[in-house]
This record gives sequence, C-alpha cells and structure tokens, in this order.
Amino acid sequence: MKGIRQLAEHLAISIGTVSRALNGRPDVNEETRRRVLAAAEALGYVANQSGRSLRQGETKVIGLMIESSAEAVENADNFFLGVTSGLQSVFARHKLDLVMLPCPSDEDPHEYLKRMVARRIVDAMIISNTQRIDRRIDLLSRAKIPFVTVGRSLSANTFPWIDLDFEGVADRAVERLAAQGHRRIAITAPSSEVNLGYVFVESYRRALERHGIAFDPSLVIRVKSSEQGGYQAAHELLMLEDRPTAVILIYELMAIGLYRRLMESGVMPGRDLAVIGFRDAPRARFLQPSLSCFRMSLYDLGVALGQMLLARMPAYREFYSDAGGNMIWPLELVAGESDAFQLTEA
Amino acid sequence: MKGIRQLAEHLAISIGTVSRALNGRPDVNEETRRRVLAAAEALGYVANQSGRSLRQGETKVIGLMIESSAEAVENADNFFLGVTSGLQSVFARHKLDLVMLPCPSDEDPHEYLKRMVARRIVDAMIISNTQRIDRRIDLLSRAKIPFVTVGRSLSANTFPWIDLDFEGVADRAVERLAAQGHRRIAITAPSSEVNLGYVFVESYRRALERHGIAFDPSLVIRVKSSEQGGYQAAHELLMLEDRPTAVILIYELMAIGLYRRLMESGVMPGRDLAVIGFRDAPRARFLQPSLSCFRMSLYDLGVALGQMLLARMPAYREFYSDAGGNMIWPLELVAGESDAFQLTEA
DNA sequence: CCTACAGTCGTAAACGTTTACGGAGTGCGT
DNA sequence: ACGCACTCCGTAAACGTTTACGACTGTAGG
Repeated sequence: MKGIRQLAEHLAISIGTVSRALNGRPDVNEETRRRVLAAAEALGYVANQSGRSLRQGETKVIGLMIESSAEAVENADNFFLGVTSGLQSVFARHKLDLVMLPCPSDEDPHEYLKRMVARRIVDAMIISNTQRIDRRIDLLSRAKIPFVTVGRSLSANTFPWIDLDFEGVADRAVERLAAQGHRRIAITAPSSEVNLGYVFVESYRRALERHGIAFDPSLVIRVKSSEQGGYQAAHELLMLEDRPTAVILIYELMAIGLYRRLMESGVMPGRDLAVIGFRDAPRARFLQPSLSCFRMSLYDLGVALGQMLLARMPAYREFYSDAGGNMIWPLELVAGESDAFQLTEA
Repeated sequence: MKGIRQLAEHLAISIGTVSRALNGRPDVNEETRRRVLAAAEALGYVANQSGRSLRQGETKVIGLMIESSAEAVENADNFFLGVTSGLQSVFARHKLDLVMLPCPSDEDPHEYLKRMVARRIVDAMIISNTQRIDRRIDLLSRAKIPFVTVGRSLSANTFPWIDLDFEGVADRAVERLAAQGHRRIAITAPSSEVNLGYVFVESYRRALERHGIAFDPSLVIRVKSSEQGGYQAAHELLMLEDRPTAVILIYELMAIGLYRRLMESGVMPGRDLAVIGFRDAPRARFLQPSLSCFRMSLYDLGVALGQMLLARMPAYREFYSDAGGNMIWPLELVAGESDAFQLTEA
C-alpha cells in the first residue's frame, strides 16, 4: 500500500473523498465512509505523516525533552517515565503521540531544543530542569510553540508551568519535626544561585521562626541533589560541633547516600537523627529504616501537565478551558520510621 | 523566517541553488554557498522537516521504543537512558536524531509499533524487551524498516540483535563460586517459557556438571526480575531444608529485595550467603555489603547498537560494513564483598 | 571560429496529504 | 417549469522541500 491515491483507485472514487472519509468530515455519505474505512483497514493504509504535516502545518506529535546526562543515568530517577503515562492518557484522546527527546549530554540544551523546534518535528513541548534564567523559554515563546515547563523560572513573567510545592514541604517538614521536639533542624539545598535553593531555604527559615527557633546558617547544607550529595551532606552534618537532631532532604534519593554515611559512623537514622525526604524516587523507597517522605503521583502530574499544554494549543483549547496558567503541585506525607521518635529534652 | 523561498528572495537567487548550497552539493559556487549559509544563520532558517521528509522519503529520525509500564517506572532501571548516549554519539555523525517512543502500558506494543511505523515518523527502530515470539520483528521485516533488537527472539531466523552474555555469566558465576568451595549454588531466573529463563538455567546446569556438582531443580528459583522478585527469592531460599550457600541473581536489582529479606532473618550476605548479580542497575550499586556483579558499559552498548543499525540502512551502510549481524555482549565482573568469603567445608 | 566541457544556476516536477471551491444530482416548494 | 437548498463528490491548488534537467556562461583546444 503506497498512498491515498492507490486506495482511491482501488475504491474507484476520488482521492479527496477518501481523505474526507478517513478524517471524519461530515460531507461524505455514510455508506461511502464505511467502504473507505473497510478498505483502509484491509489494505493496511495509514496516512503518511510527512505529507499530512506538510499540508496541515502540524505533526500531531508532542515532545518531552529530557536530559540523558551521565548524572541522570546515575540517579536512575524515573521521574519522566512516570509522568509519561499520565501525559499519554491525555494525549491519546486527541490522537496525539508523545516522543521523548533526550538532549545529549555534550550538547547545549538550548541548541538542541532550537534544532528540534526549527525542524518542526513536534507541535508542542514539555521541558523540565528549568534554570533560573532559561533561554529555552524565550526561544519557545518567540517561536510560538506551545509549551509547559515543570519547574519555575524567572526568564519570562508569564508562561505556563507546574512546580512542586517546595515551600509547602519545607514548611510542613519543619512543623512536623518541631512538634516532635526538634530544635536543631538541618536542611539540604542546592546553591542559592538556583531559584529553588533560595526558595526552599526561605520557607524553612520562615517556618522556623514561626516556631520560635533561631535560624542557624551552618545548618543549611549546600550539596548536589544526588545520592553522592546525600553522602556529602551526612559527612558535613557529622562534623558540626553542635550536631542537629533532624535533617530535611530536598531530594529523596539523597537519603541513600546519607544513610550510608551515617551508618558508617554508627549514627542510626530514625533513632539518632530524624530524616525527612521529598519527591518521589522509587530507588529510595525501600530504605531501612523506611524514609518519611513527601510524595506525589507521577501519573497525576502527567495528566495535569498534558491538560495544561493542550489548553495552550488552539486546536484543543476548548476541551481544557479550565486548566490554569500554572500550578503548585501538592505533595503528601508518607510517614515512615526515619523520623518516628520523640526527642526527649536533653 | 518562513521557508526556503523567503531565504532565496532575500538573497536574490533561486530556491534551488539555496537548497543545494545548504545541502553541500558540489555544483554551487563556494562564494554563493558562503553567502547562503551566512544568511541562513542570520535569519535563523532551518529546513522544515515535513517538506524534506516528504520529498526524500526519509525522516532522519531513529526511534528507540521503550516501555513506560508501571513496572518499568518502579524498577527505575535507566538502562535505556544509558544506552541513549552511545546511540546519539553514533547518530550525531550523520545528523540523525534519536527519539524515545514510550509504549503506553495500556496499549499492545505490537499495535503501538505498527502505528509508529505506518505514520513513517522514524526511518529505523531499536526495539527491546523482545519476547520469545515477537510479532514486532515480523512487522518491521515486512515493512522493510531497518531495525535492531536488544535481546534475541525465535520469531525470525535472521535479524540483527545484540544480547547480553547470559550464558557466559551463568557459567563464570558458577565457576567462581565453585572455586570458593560452594557446592549448593542457587540461581534465579524467569519462567522457562521465556527464552532467557531456559538459556540461563541450561548454562548454569552445564557449568555445575563441569565441576562435578549435581543439578538440583529445587535450587532454581523462578521469580520476577525485580526488587520484589529478589525479596521473594530470598524468602524461598530461606525455606529450603538444605539451604544453599550461594545464589546467582539474573538481575542486579533483585539484590536489593534479597538483601532486605535476608537481613530480616539475620542472614548476612557475604558471610552467610554468597551473592552474585548481573547487569548494570545503578540502583543496586551502593548496597552494603557491596554486590559482586557482572557489569557492562551502557554507552558502549549504545554505540554498538547504533553502528549495527546504520549498517542495515542503505544510506549509511558503507561506513559500517564491519558491524556484524548480531552480537553477544560481554560483561565484566566487578568483585564486591557479597561473595568474598571462602567456604570452609562443613 | 567552432566545439567541447566544466562550472553555475534557474526551472519545474515531484513527494502525499488536506481542503476550498464548485458541480452534479436530488428533492421540494412555489 | 423554475428556483433553491441540500447532499455528496471530484478537481486542483497548496504545504516546503529536493533534484533531474537544461540553459547559460566562460575557457580551452582544435
């Protein structure tokens, strides 16, 4: 089966009618449509996407840009694979397909995205790992490609994003720990250059003040959000003269390294140090003692992202008028053993 | 910047010449080519992929089909993200782009692939998770889409694949354990219905015989190749009346669950039970005691897959004439503490 | 001076679709 | 008998490229 022309010849009707029949246009006899659909099925005809895209100016493909850096592989955080399911459940309703675009680690993400956009390989994009200033946002805005980011950015004052509720997590974590008697609560965060590094710590600071606990800069551990970073963080914690009794991790995965370093020094999480994690990372789900952690449904997040994106696309906007411009994604505390002890006043 | 026509008008030369200049054709004045390239750069022109694909009948995109099932997310095994880097390093040389095609968990992989192939969204495919009989192989063969699989299959007698050296691993693992005095060596494997489940156990059986150890069917633990499966396997091992002193895991990740179950019963890996794993899964890399494991470079595997695939594509064949038809991928033993003890004869 | 040829470039056809437009046929009301 | 509306379908033009072909130079060789 070559193309629509062969199908039309086979049916002895015009190519235009075949196209209309296949695309569900109203101006075609139902009997004719039935015959066309049957023949297409029988001959295994599916419209060539290139021809269709060229004519319509759209590809019916949505791109999800991800990083394939060594670090990403090492972290083995299937965040985006999890989100994918939710996205697809939304896209499938509109016959849209999803492709993941892995940016090579040796290529500038901005250049990579530019190439993808220019080649018109996708109609819309979901990008992640947004930086505090991220040129990709300007790029997509200027190119008028509908997009959604996961993570805020300061690059443009208005664009659609969904971000995790870092503030709420810092806040609730402090609240919970303070209620259990902790007064020296450490926190991990990336550099304050990164938007998140700033926001997370500020929320933590405010929560401390609300409980009448003085903010101690030495309890803010600036490390990478990885397993290695967790190890490093534990190391720094153990070096402190007035050792904290609790620590809040900005990334669940860090708990693995943290546990390891603690145990090397005979410090037992959940007994000698309270630990609370954040963000869903299956790798860390079976730690011993189990990690108290703020988690979320990756599937639901994918659904929300998908709806928000389609709401920005003229062709689908009508179905998703209620999808807002942006969103703070709430997380749920899954209580574990890692912070399950009352601190007796020393 | 709309299209090549505007670019041509701007330069006051014909559209054909612009195209030739951009595509590196020889029949264009070097001075002209310079001007065209400069103008394209300045105006940010990049050829529309749909138009190009339509004309040339190829998309310059290679697809890597992956599964986005809940199980895959749960396993958090970034096998394919790791392979991606190697693939891209090969494809980049030919200006080919790689997209990952996540098959929705609620869709039949065969149907999904059929759709992708019919829509001509990619020129070639890499598929994985090949089943013992896998209709996707027939589909791709019939559609004349170049492809490579990771994992063997019985579906066609000849097609290009790369598979991990399961036989060699089973063999060497037994060898190593036997040398350390073990005589009761258990092994985990998927159902013998699965090709791998059969092959792995057969190699194990042959290795046992070579060392004069009788094959005991009760030591073959049929479980899923996941963390859960590891837990289950440990459970079954502990139930055996004549408990084995060593176990070979078909999947590194299982070690996490296995360790957990063992420790629950006070059985210490690396002291009470020797454990050897297999296949690279970053999640399991930091177990305590460290896991002895057969590992490989995902990057190198990606390179090999990429070359093998291009060797099947007429346009690139010439560069990769040496890439063979298929390949057993070797693994390297990374010795850890989990099997580092000599068994004293009881 | 004619021919051959290499170096450049323009012209136009093709790739496979979708869709605006209009035409043929039918039914109906006047 | 005529006009009109409606249903269905065919025609042909676009979408943005690439590329076969031929045309036009200028140069060299006869």
